[in-house]
Amino acid sequence: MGHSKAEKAKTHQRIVAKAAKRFREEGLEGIGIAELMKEAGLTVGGFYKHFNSRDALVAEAVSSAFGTWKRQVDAAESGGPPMSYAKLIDDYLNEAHRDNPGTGCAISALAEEISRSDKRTRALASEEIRNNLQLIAGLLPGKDKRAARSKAIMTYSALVGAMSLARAVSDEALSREILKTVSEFLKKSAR
Amino acid sequence: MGHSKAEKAKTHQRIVAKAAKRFREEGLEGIGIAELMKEAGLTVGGFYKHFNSRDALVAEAVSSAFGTWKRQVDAAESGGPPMSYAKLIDDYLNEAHRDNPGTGCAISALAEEISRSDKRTRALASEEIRNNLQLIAGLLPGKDKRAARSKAIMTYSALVGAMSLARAVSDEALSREILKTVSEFLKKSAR
DNA sequence: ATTATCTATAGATCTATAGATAATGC
DNA sequence: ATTATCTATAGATCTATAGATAATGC
Repeated sequence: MGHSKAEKAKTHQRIVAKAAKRFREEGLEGIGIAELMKEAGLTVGGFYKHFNSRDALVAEAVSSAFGTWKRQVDAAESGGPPMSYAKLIDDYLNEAHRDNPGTGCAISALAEEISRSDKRTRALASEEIRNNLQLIAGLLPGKDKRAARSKAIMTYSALVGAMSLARAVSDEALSREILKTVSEFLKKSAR
Repeated sequence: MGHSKAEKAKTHQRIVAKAAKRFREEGLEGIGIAELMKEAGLTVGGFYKHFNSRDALVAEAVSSAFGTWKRQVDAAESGGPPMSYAKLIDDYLNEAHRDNPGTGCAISALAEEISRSDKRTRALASEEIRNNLQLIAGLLPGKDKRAARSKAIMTYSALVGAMSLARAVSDEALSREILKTVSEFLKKSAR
């Protein structure tokens, strides 16, 4: 048993990180507290010393899953060339992302469940979507800010929708066709 | 108690129709058998004379929710002018559809849960998506079939993604901006 | 006689809490 | 003394089944 305050904070983050992954994989109600705690190397009884309720964990986990994109972009840029629109598209619309929702975009993994969540969680989603729209708009050339915002909204919608469709179908060829077509279409129309 | 075979068939359809609506509203696990049966004017005990399991109902209800679009298009065309690409976009990307998932597109309401469902349900989704892509492609002008298919995939992705984003955000202005921007963008680029 | 539906409930979860145990930290 | 975690369990679901009841249909 680890009991120090520092260890408790680490444990807390471990639970949140595991939940952020598993919720994206199984849905917000696809995994219970007992199993989550077990995966974090703990037992169910300790849960409520960390969170007031299951919903409190959901909110924290969703919040933690958000910002993934921005962090990835920042990390990539700090060690190399600046992010480009084409690279952003490629990083999103690929089979690895499709097959690993647990580490990917929380919006495409959870949008429908978020839309049924409480206002607090949806406010977090609004913030995330707003941030990502600005991130995309910043990668688009030209000085017309309104045009860039429109294109960013169109791009984000197409990315999220294409990923949803590609994950929903059981036909691998159709799934790949969706990813590839939308990817090429977006990159072509950005030129 | 109604007991005839004809009434049983009607009752069966009533349960499926109610489930198709409620699953789109609450998610595939958001409503239980007892409440569904109650809404259909029945009690929980009769359920298993209609379905082998809850999953069997889910598959039937999802299947029933599919094809909504095609039926609407057929109905609209039978009593008026042929459907146009612009009208299809308007019928999809509006606030009424956003606020009433229970009677709307089953893909945008359930894509994420479907992607976690069994192969049979995902095969149904593949068929639905394939059908809808053909429906959209058929509304696009020009003789280049490959270009029409690409544009149909892009359109369908943008529609589903825009609806997901518009439903996820709590900010009404942002939600409307997403619907309007994608709607205008698609219609403009189809000319 | 068969069967569509009903009431009642068994058995399996799942969230949340109670009380014990073993560390930290004053 | 405080508290982070543990084991155990209460209470609330939810799916599925058992057996009774009241219609249909031969």
